[in-house]
Amino acid sequence: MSSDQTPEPARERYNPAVREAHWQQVWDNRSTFKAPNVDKRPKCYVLEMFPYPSGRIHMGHVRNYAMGDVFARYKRARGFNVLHPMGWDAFGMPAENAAMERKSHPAAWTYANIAAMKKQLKSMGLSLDWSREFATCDVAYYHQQQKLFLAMFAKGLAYQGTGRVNWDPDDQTVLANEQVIDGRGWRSGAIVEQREMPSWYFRITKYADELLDALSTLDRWPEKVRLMQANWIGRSEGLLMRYALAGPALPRAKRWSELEVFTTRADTIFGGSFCALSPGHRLTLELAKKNRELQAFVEDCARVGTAAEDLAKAEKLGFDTGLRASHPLIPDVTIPVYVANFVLMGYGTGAIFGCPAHDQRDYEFATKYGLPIVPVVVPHDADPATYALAGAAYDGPGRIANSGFLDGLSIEAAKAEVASRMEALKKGKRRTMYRLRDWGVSRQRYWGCPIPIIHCADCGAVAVPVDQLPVTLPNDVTFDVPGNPLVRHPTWKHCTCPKCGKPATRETDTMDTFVDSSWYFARFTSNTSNDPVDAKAAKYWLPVDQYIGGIEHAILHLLYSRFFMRAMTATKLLKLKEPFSGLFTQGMVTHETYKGRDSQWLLPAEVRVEGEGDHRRAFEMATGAPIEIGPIEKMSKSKKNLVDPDDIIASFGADCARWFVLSDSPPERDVIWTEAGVAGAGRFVQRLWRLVEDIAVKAADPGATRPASFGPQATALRRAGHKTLAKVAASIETLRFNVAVAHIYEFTSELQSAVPKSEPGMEWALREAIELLVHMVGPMMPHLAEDCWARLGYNTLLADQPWPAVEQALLIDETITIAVQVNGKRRDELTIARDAADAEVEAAALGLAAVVRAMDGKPARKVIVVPQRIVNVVV
RNA sequence: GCCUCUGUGGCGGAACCGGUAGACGCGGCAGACUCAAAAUCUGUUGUCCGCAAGGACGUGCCCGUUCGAGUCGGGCCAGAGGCACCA
Repeated sequence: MSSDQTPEPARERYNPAVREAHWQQVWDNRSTFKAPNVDKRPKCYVLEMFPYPSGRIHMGHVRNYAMGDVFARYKRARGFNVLHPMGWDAFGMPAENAAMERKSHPAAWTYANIAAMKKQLKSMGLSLDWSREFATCDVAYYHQQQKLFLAMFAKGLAYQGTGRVNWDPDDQTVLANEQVIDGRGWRSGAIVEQREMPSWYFRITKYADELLDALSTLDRWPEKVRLMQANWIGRSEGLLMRYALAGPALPRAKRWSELEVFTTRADTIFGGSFCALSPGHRLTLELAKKNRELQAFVEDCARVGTAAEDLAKAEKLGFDTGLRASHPLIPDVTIPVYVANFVLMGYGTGAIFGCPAHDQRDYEFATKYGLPIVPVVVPHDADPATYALAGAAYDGPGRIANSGFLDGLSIEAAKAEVASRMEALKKGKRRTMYRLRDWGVSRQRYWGCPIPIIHCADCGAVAVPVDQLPVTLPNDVTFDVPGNPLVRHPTWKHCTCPKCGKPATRETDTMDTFVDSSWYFARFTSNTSNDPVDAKAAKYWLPVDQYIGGIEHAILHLLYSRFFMRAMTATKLLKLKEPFSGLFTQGMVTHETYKGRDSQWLLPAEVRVEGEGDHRRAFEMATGAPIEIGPIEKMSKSKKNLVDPDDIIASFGADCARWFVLSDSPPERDVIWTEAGVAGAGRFVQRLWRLVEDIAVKAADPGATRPASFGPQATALRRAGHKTLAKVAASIETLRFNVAVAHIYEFTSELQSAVPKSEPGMEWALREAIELLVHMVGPMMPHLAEDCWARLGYNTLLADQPWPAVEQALLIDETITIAVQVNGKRRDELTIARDAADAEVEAAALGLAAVVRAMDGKPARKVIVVPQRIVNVVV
């Protein structure tokens, strides 16, 4: 600052509260972000996972939508026709819970929440095409979903089957797996039962191979998510084979004469010392009819909950059926047949052969019941004659031993040999098994999409004719008693069979809400179509180019959506395999926690923090009482470590909130919300605004003629500007927003220090620089950027301006500074012409005083010159 | 148990293909402005030795490859996440 400057008048601070509302109105009025379905520009579909309308947005939403918005605005500036829609994942249990607790109707509760959250989202200044908005509970949406269901039903992709479900006996309903916590219903706390009951399924297993194999084509997905999906699908190659059964207890019917088991370790059959049936196996149930003890054992097994930890710790228990099994390849040997609690009904055939030496579970079981443990795979470095197990099963590599004709073979060769022989004998066949199960979509709930099926005593499950769709939810329902209101509604379920006209009943199950979210992104392309999707619009917009959301959906939602696109392709509704060509999973927003008296959690807004570092102390504002500062955790209602986006937007502005959540951490990692960080972002808002005002006075007019030449400082500013522009663009393209922010900060400082400088071309360079800066900030702080744009003398919208072009020549410096090392240690640096010859660089490097000193009089043995990078002198 | 990821100043984090480690932000320290404060601006800030010039050390630990390693390879340690009686 020059000392002769007269004191500046107090400046007006930038007022986000007023300005942000203004620009939101302007964008709205001009339909700036409306995306046409027919357009010459290349398309870009940017989507964030749509929210559940809980009533209020949280900081996780702010972070998610801020990221998507930066990308969408940037792509728009880059000349793309950008589709950036928003909607509501609106069916689900919370609305019914609210109905039970406060006697409101789920629809009223949901739509009120949507209105409130929409207002909040609007205050964020997102570049959304609101004309495409819908909620999945809109009749118009679930009408189309019912058509989809029927198309899948007709193709055999939706079917009714029986299967085990999680049944909450208090709430009288099925729960999703994720709603069962430690074996108890998350709401009622009742111990969840496993029940066999009719349920609707989607045949996702039909696509198991395809869903697995296509993962390799998703090169813009995080590796982590692809791995999780691959594990979930869980393909394993093995052998189905049949043991002959014998024994006095064996039922007479021919179907019980053989036991089919599945194994991935056919090489170890000679080590098999028992067979085991699942408690749910049909043979077990058949045997239990005549065996009370077995009956009791089966019941005991069923009582052990589904909680994963319980299972892992549970003791291996078995019940000897008295039957004997013999393997067709092993003459004269029979092994006992047990029912064992660790054999799953849902995988393979529900029966196994146990090889204790090479499977830890079997090892524990055999130890408990005194069964033989014979090693048949010997590690390569061990002697087969003396090899013994070290107190646990061995599942590593080795050679086959103690196995007759398999001895000496490798594991792989032995597997192949056994498979071939079993196939030749017609006693076995190679088979690929999957962990993936068909998707059970029935929910005994009111607030969901009704399954459009009519049950007729004569005709069975009959599709509701398309002209009778939609099957709408009745409004006059009660929630005063547990259970499904659709079942007890006096009239709703009663109807006539569309086939025979006799009295029939409607299906009262509704669909899992994950069905709703499996195709909503396709509906956004044509949200008023009379078909689920308009084929042309879907073809133009899909797949989603960039999808952004939380890692918690890595499997369920993302796998279901991949299945749905294949199902919709099979039913000729569209033609697409993969819904999301680019996926990004962002981290959570965290905050430290505060615990007051009586271990009550306190909101950050109720707490005052003093001091720094280790001396930080927190006090409850209302009482002044000291409070314990707890660990940093994901913002959650239970820990009350929540910061309300409304409060932040009201006091700092949406731009500040967006800037902060983008700036502090890499987007895939968790970001810690700190008051200091937000204040820092707020300072930058004001600083940028002051800078624009300063430069607006001093810089050249908009559109001024470019000077013929620039002084060195003006050139340096121009170089910095264009380099930053290139780096910011590259960072946004790769969603590295924190890096983009850092480059912008750095350039802002350079620009700020250039303002007082006076030089040929500086006024023009200043205008160019500030405009570049405003463009770069635009996607992140769109309101402030519009104001800056206007302040710089434009009456257009920045949102309509193209992204500035990088002047390539400015990215290349004439002189560069490179490091000079002696024996790999940096000793000095060298500033030299960019195109200097290696010999010239070497000579200059060897002449540096620090280099001479470090060489200590010794001759250079070797000098490595990496052009424009580094010089390393080896002595 | 299996699979995956992550480890860099006081803190969040940068670092293209192996080439000046610590950009940028937060915090700290010093200064300017002010009667004072706020706001703002400037400088400084990895550790150790040194008045300084300068030097030594430094990206979880150990080993290796290389003229050169935060980056590549091998072996550990720690933390986070996913799956979990899946035969």
